[in-house]
Amino acid sequence: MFLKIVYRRNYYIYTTIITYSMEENKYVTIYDIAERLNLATSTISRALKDHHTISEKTIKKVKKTAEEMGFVPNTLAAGLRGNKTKTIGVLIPTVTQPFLSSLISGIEIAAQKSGYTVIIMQSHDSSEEEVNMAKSLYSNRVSGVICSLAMETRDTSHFLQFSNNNIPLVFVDRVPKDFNTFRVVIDNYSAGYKATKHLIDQGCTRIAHLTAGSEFGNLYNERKRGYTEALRDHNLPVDEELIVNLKSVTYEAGVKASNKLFDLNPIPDGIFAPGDIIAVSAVQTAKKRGLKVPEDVAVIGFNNDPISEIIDPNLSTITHPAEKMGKAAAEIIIKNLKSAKQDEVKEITFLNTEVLVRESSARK
Amino acid sequence: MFLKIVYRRNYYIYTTIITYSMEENKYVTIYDIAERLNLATSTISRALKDHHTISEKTIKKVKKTAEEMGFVPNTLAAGLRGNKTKTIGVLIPTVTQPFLSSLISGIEIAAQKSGYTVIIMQSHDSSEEEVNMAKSLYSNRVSGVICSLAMETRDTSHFLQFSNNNIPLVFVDRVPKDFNTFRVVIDNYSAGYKATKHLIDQGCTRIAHLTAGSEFGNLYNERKRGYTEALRDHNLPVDEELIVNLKSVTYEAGVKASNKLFDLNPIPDGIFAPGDIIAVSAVQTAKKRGLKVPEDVAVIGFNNDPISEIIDPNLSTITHPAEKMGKAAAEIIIKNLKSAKQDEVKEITFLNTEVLVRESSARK
DNA sequence: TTGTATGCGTTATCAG
DNA sequence: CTGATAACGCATACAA
Repeated sequence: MFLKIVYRRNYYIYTTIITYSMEENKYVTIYDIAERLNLATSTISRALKDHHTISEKTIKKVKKTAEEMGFVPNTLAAGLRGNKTKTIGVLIPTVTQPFLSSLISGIEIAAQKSGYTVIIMQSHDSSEEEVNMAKSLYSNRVSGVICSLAMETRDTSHFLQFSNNNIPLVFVDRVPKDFNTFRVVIDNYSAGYKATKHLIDQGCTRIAHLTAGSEFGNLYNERKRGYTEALRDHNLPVDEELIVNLKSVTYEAGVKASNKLFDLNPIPDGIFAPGDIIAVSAVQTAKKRGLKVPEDVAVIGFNNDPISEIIDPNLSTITHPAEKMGKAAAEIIIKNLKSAKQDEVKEITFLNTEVLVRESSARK
Repeated sequence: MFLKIVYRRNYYIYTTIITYSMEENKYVTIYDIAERLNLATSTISRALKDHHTISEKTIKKVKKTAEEMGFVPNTLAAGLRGNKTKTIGVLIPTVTQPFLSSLISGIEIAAQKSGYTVIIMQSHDSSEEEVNMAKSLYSNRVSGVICSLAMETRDTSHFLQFSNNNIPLVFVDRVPKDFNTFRVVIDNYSAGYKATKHLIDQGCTRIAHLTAGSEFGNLYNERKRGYTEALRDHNLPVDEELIVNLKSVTYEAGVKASNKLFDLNPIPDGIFAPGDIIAVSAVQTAKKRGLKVPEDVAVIGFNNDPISEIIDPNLSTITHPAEKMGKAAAEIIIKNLKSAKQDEVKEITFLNTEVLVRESSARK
């Protein structure tokens, strides 16, 4: 047993060397390693990061000891000190929607590759919660934020705290109308156009459209615009009674709207739904009423959710590159974190969609 | 313009009062508030927390100014200082599985009620990732951890860092065999028994069982044990050729296993699948082979996933109180964080399951 | 009721 | 190549 001197903060303590014990109910710090190796904390810190000014030998020794002692860096301290956390905050309506879980998956893949941690928060489509979680992300000093807006959100001023502080902010899919920041979206207009055109190509002439959302979110409006343009381009009338607005994007709302359509005379011979759950509700309502899909009514959905392959008949749909969008969003953040100043012109990334033809719309 | 003295750390700075500007590209701290109000930082800190030693008037003034200046507490600093972060780490295989997204939902509800933040990490059923993310959670100094093990995980020593440091750890659903900590589970044995008995009650006498998982995870084994016990109790033989082991819980694996069963002569007249995706694959495989469900073969799944209501015929299943389990898990953590020392006897919380009879098994 | 001083664990800067 | 020291923002023991 011998004595050694350990420097810690601005005073010295004399202490005896003890064997490190696994029982120790305490976090191991770089002080502990420094003490053990008779080195300065700064040396430890640098060695652990493979700093070039530290000798190979020391690096090896420090790493070995750190491992032995069960050292795990305190990201709070590092974050506080360096004012950066290598954390990406993700603020989305819910994780239960297949599109959004795929989005997360993509974000995580890109984040992990660059050593970033992802923290996910759900707004449950409530503006109030969204405001709180945005504050919480800010409070946690995330390096960047990826967000898909809550359905009810109109005022987006709670995102100013990020842009005002140079924290990269990327909106995905449900993006605000007028916020000068990055956005990753699909071309909803052309997707709506493609879906409608596909039904027209199948011989449908009386095509209904279920739509949703407030005037604020332009996502559904864009799909609707694609729908009406496609009709016009093919000399089909735009019949207001064939356009039904849903209050929410749920199965129940879809059933209600479908019944409304099937009560018409004549019924529509094609339905373009802006989501697979809605499309599924339309298919099942049709079947329940003795209508044949696609013979009596062809149906196409949106998103390519897992259920689209389960339902009988299999659902035609529009593929949405969710995972790619997630990757793209994360990469924008990481890239902009590296370059000191952010791009003045905020880029908009458009990703491709495709018509995926399955049984529910294959009439020929 | 007049001068004031601001105390900061152990030196004093003379500064002029300037109007707070929204353009300021900087985080607002309690120092800034202190400076503005000519108060000590400690007073600000306490006022923001409604400390009883601070006067009503000061509290009001401080809060108002904080609001005006756009102050958001730095959780990193608070966490570092207080050695607690009010954060619950959730480590699960994936967020895309309906059971797990419901679990998250429950965790979030309970966490939010007590002012906790939830951080979610996905192991993607890989042990290696699980080890890394566990370290990352530890590194982030989470207050507690909720985990559902990756399918491949056998060695659970990476969770010792939590239990050794008095960080409450709750395993949910996929729990390890021999780790002395909290666990929230359903009674898989009795659920398996109930499911099998239900098929027997429908008149099935040749009941097959699809099972999965390694010997390590006892979840599927327990369901299987319930299955065999139910058969025995009703004087039905346990036929090894009717028990098929899946490599993974995927649709494809389910199709393969189902085909194996339908190649038998005679085919089974009932199938108990340990998950709805597997059950769906069995139903669809049966239909594809011209078999009628439930007349030729009755099927019951597990979990009550959304697809169980989409497929035709609707799937009978076992309800799994996922959200409740999440809430329970989060509450255990919060409770144990409050009481200084953790319960010596780690509690096991069992939650109820029920047979949900739908078309796929209703023969009478 | 408010103020002073210091540490939490890390890293960057400067000095050997 | 290594060491000493300050600072990040907050909370708390102690002082007044």
